[in-house]
Amino acid sequence: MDERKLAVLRAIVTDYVASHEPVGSKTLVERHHLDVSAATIRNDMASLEDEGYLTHPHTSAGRIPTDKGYRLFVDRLATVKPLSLAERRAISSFMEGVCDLDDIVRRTVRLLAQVTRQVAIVQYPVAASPRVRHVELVSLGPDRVLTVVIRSTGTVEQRSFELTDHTDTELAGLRDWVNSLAAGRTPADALEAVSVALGELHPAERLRASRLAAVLSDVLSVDPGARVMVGGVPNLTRFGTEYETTVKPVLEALEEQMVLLRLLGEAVKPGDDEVAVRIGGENSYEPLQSTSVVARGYGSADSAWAMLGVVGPTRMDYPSTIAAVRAVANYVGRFLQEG
Amino acid sequence: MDERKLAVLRAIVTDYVASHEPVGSKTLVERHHLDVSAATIRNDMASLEDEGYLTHPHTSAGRIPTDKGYRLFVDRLATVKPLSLAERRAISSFMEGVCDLDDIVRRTVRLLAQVTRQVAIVQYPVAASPRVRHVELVSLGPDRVLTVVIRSTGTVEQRSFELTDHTDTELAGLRDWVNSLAAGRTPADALEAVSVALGELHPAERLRASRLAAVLSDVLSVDPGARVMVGGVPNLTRFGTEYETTVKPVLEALEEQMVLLRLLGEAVKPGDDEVAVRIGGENSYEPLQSTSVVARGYGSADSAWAMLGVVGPTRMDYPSTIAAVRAVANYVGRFLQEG
DNA sequence: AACTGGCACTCAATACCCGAGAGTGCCAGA
DNA sequence: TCTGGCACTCTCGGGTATTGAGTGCCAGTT
Repeated sequence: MDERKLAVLRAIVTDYVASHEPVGSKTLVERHHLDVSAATIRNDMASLEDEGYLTHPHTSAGRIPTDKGYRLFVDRLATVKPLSLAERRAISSFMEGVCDLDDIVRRTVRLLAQVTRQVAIVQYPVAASPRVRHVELVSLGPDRVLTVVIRSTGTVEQRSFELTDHTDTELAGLRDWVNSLAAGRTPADALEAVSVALGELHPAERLRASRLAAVLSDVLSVDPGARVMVGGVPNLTRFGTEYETTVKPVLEALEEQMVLLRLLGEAVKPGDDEVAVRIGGENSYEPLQSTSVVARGYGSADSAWAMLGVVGPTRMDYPSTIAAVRAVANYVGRFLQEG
Repeated sequence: MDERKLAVLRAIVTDYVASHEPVGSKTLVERHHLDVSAATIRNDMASLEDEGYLTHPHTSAGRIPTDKGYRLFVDRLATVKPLSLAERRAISSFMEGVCDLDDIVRRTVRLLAQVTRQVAIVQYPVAASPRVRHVELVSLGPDRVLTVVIRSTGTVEQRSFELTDHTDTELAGLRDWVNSLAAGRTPADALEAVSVALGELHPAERLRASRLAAVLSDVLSVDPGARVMVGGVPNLTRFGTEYETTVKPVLEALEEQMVLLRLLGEAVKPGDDEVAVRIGGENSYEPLQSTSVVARGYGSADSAWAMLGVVGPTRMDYPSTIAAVRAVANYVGRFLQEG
């Protein structure tokens, strides 16, 4: 591909992203000091359009990039835009005084939304090989017991169940029994061990213990990473002019955790440390055909790993967004590893 | 106040809510079978406008209700609109297979958003007199300890802190020590007891125990009820025409938990079992001057109590919304009490 | 005193036209 | 291969006319 044609494409993308208006040959030669005439640029534009990188909304309007054009831009033309000092400072001071996991995710999503000025999505970190650390049983009344399961990753899950007329000593016995079986094991192993041990119990005890086993299997089968937090929704108001194509579909997608997880998941591959970009129609989720997703994994393979990213109109500032997503993912990842 | 004038106001409110267009005298007499002429209605309208219940956007446009008009409508004119069978069914089957508190709140917010077709807000239930039930300490590594605080209400809070070179026996000792002081007490009492006991400890132990005490005070000072869940945001897309006055401010408010809590809190008084309605300017939060909040408390004074509600444009269907909020609050309240 | 029909008036919304301007495609010539 | 020139297209903005829903007021009727 011609060197100058690439330069033209780059110029069109940057101009269009900045102005939201179709860009014509004349203004292009003026703004960027391309040392050729407008007519030459017109030829290049026509050729770029033939190849599918550009369109124009109507005859005698400037050109706008297609999804394919953005793709080429992102893959080969985008130069890294370093973050501003203020942004770097915001990122590195964002975790001061953080307390629990919820708080970490909340701050991350806020930070990401702030520096990208887009809608941010952060998946809760999920352990690479989560293990059961401890199971605690607490009496909530004469007939009700609260089960608290603590994972090696620090995530805590709770559920209550009925256990008529239990005593404190029975509860303590149950707790020791279940911990000796489950603690230190992976969820699958723990459930296996419990179900085996259940068979060896005295029938009188078995019935009551099986209640606990059922709850445990219930709790451990939900994937704690299958949750996301969303932030920066008000940033959508910047795109009021693209109500139907951007604001509405994004709001709808945000309501469905599953959609978001799939959206991130099909963009970023586990273990890959690069920022993934999905442009317009590359997203499988129908309503988001005119929005882009910029996402990355964060954390490390050995402790906890998850995804984060932003979603916005295809016409977004990819270099800045990519830089911001990378920086935030890096920072949070490092923060998680240090504890 | 004249009987007919009230009827006119009622007719205008219902028509305007349905059509979103200023309603004129002629169409009004046609649609509602008021047995007087349009001129008479015009007189009534002019008088209602003098008294501040109506405005018109410009001369020679129909009338629209003012905040004061809506207020009168809600207080004296609205007839209860019974829920449809489908709605009743949706409400009573919504909790099937529910597991934990998070799930209850999530389902409630979803349900509320669905039946009102507005943005729904549900506060996490908070105990009337919460007590500390149990404190659990779990080693996360040689230098790190996870504190899990379980409240009598079943809410669980976690936080980790550093405790260099601890042993399992030390942890067990600390756990017994803190539980003997805190368990069964209110947060304030528990913290008081711990700080007193701290002074009586051997100086060598005191330093390490004080780390735990600090974490405990940190955890217990956050109010677990100070959290809300939001849903039905896509319903905002119905109000695309009121972008600046409705969509944008609501999106911004939703981002701030504190704003939402204050919004609900100043509408509904604890213990009151009626649906509270805040119309337009009655809300203290500036940007929401042209939206209304319909809220109610749910739960019971003796177990757990919190607020839920919806926010939408002042031009909303108050009778339906009020009925829906009441029904959902009733149902969830009953559900919580039964366990 | 309350209601009605009639009439003049207002004003947003719609449609329409026209000119300006930005942009294109193409072609002949450097 | 690039350039200048030229005819053509189409949007956008402004101005004007028209429409029509709706009001306010008044004189007349019940």
